[in-house]
Amino acid sequence: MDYNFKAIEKKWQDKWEKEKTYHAVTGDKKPKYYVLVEFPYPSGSGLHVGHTPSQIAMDIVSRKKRAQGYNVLYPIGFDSFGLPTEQYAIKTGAKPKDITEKNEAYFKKQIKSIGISFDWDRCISTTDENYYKWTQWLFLQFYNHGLAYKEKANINWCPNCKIGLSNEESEGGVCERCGTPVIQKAKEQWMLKMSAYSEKLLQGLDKTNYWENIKTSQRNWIGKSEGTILKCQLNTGDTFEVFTTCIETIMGITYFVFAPEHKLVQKLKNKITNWDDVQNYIDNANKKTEFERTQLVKEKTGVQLKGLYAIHPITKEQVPVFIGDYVLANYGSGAVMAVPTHDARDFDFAKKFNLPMIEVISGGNVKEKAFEKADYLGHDCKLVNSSIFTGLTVEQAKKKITEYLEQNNLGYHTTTYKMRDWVFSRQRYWGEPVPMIHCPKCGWVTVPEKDLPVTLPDVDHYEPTDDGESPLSKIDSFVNTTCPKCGGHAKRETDVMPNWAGSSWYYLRYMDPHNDKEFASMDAMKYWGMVDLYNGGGEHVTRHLLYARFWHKFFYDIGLVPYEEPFWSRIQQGLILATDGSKMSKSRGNTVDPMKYVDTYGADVSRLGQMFMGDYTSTKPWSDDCMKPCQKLLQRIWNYQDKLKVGNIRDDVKYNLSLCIKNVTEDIDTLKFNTAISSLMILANYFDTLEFINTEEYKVLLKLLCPFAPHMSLEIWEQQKFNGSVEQDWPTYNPNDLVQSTIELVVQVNSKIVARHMFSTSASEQELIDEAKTIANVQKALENKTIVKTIVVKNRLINFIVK
RNA sequence: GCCGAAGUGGUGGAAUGGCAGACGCGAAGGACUCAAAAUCCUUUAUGGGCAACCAUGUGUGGGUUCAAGUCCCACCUUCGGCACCA
Repeated sequence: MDYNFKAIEKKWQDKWEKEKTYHAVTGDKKPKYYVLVEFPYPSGSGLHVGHTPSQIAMDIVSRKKRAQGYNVLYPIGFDSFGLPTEQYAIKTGAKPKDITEKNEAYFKKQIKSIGISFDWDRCISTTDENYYKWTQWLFLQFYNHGLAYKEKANINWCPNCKIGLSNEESEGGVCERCGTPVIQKAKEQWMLKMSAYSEKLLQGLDKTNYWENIKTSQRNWIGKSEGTILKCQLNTGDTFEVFTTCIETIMGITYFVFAPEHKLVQKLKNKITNWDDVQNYIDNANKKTEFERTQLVKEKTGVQLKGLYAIHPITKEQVPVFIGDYVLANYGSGAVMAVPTHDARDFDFAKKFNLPMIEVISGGNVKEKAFEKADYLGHDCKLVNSSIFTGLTVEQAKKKITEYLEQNNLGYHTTTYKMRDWVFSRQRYWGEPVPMIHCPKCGWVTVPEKDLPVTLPDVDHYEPTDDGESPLSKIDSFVNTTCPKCGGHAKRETDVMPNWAGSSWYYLRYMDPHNDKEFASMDAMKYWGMVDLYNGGGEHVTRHLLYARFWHKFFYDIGLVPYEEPFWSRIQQGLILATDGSKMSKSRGNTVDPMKYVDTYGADVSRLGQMFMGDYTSTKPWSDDCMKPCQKLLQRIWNYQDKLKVGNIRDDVKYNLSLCIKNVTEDIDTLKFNTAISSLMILANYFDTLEFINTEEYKVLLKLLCPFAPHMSLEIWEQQKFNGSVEQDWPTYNPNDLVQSTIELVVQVNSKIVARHMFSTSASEQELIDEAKTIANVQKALENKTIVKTIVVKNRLINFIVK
């Protein structure tokens, strides 16, 4: 009888929905396990290959953990605010809210048709007023603790989307969403003071179990560096600071370079004799994006600030000062000391402007190229031409010079971080309104808690305005309000929050999704604790992960959450490529719709097929060829019903069965779903050789199969009227059953295989050696030779080294 | 340029330093069939040989080791990430 997946899968899915089979009860006595998969953005085109493999993989983990007796929380929701919906709304005239509802319903239907065991009772949506009420409330906590502030900043501006972008969103100098080159624009923005958490975000990584490469990417983004602040003076008496990680090169300074935006440049306008040239250079630099300034322009540019010179802090000599756009205003102090002999960028600049060079660290050929810290650190290089510091090693000099500077109040040791504050404003419609009111008398006032949420007004037009203000700014009924403090006339903030806001705390809401008093109760958070397993895409490894950790750490500091880090482990699914191995994209027309396979083969086959394509965590091409063999496997397992006999596990079946239990259990734990399926195939191949299968043997196979193909496993279990549940009591094995009495070992002479032979597994090393020497081929190879060494590797080989 | 990951048959991919290619796909041959599909059986890394067998083989070149796909060094290629970070 063929397996009718259409009817059977529907039957079980309906049952799960009606009975809330996979609802996780908070407070249950069983040990908890929290599996989190990144919630999708509900686009109009439905689930894609970026969603389904991870949901299936984590479903397998969840189902297995439940069978092992855990109280598993495996929730899903929707990260629904976002530009595509808004743009679709503008194009079609439909309301973003309606579009979102429709898309979410479509996603839910698709996810349910794959048989993912989500707890649908906990389904959330970031656009739900009951959700973003708390997103807004959490923002107010940042504000109340001085971590949200408004500042006029040169922000990345997309002239097409008419939206400010965070540094992270304008990767490569183009708008992440539309690809338009990003320009600079000054704008008042809400900022979150993420830089205040640099060190905590760095330290906290030690309290997690993330993959090491994920930790590395977090560390790189935070970008801690130890160095020295050097206090310097200009001939005008003005002081400035520079940051350096190479204070040992201080005696090699031949000029200083300021960022074009450096405050002193404007302040000393009147003292600069070539101001026209300088102004011209600044204007050009402002036109360039950070991208162009820092990468496209390989050749160094700059202008000397004539009329100004700096005084070397130690030698007190006069040193020229430049502005150059290779110096960034927002890193370090916006000015650098230039040592052309020991920094490649300074070297290029000095060559171009014909500036002097002083070698201060020996060992390189500084006439040809800069001898940089990567070249000299750790090589015991000594200082030269460095006055009282000459002769010290670099390591000694770092210490001595810093001490000297500190004693003479010329500088101090410090730590800087690359990570900047987070631009938290967007001038759009489809986002959480920032819950702030500006009163002419009281200044910025928070919206009182009782008035939350500040809801988005129901309007007909969402177009961004040409002046860069939010669309909300044109809606008078939204803007005009009264000041909560003085009752006078006031105006609402019209910026909305970035897409990242809702996703920065959603894992907390899952723990207590219907709470209307708090964002989540302390009891629920204490019960569920850290997310045990967090699966997501590689593209979110730095940004989203840092944002969520930042929020969480702040919440911990103000006593809102009971533990320091949100996620215990973070794993990453491999990128799915098109069938030809190229990148999948709509523009190339090579996308694959995973739902097509659910229709053709059913959920169970499609689940197996997607997991069988290759290593879960590696990048790999989509392969249609994986569906057929998985369909075959299920059909075979289904057909075993025709050769069942009531009976226990036979002794001679135990080995193969135990091996499969071991492999499948371990492979699910280590995310090796492809080899877990191989193991099931191997067991099926073995079952094919048996004349009949005992019911207890079959039940083990069904239990192992169940996380991968739940519908069919449940159906067979029910049809056969087996006792208990296929979803409980995960099979275990006795390690003794994996020990065989004999095993084939390889016998080598000088590491070349000369024989394969069955040996007793209980034999001692000497017995193995003695027996090996009796084998004809071995004797032949040993003839007239002297054995100098014998290597025995348990259960593997015997190797005779001869002369 | 820097950082990270990877490179294995015709193909997707397996291999705690210990028999390279598990499990599949594809292909070839066979069984069943009037025929086909489905299913089942056999073969399938490459070169040589009728064969037993021999030689070669995990991107390239070195090295460590009794033994290297795996460890070390250098390089090449591909894919990700970062962007003059002082």
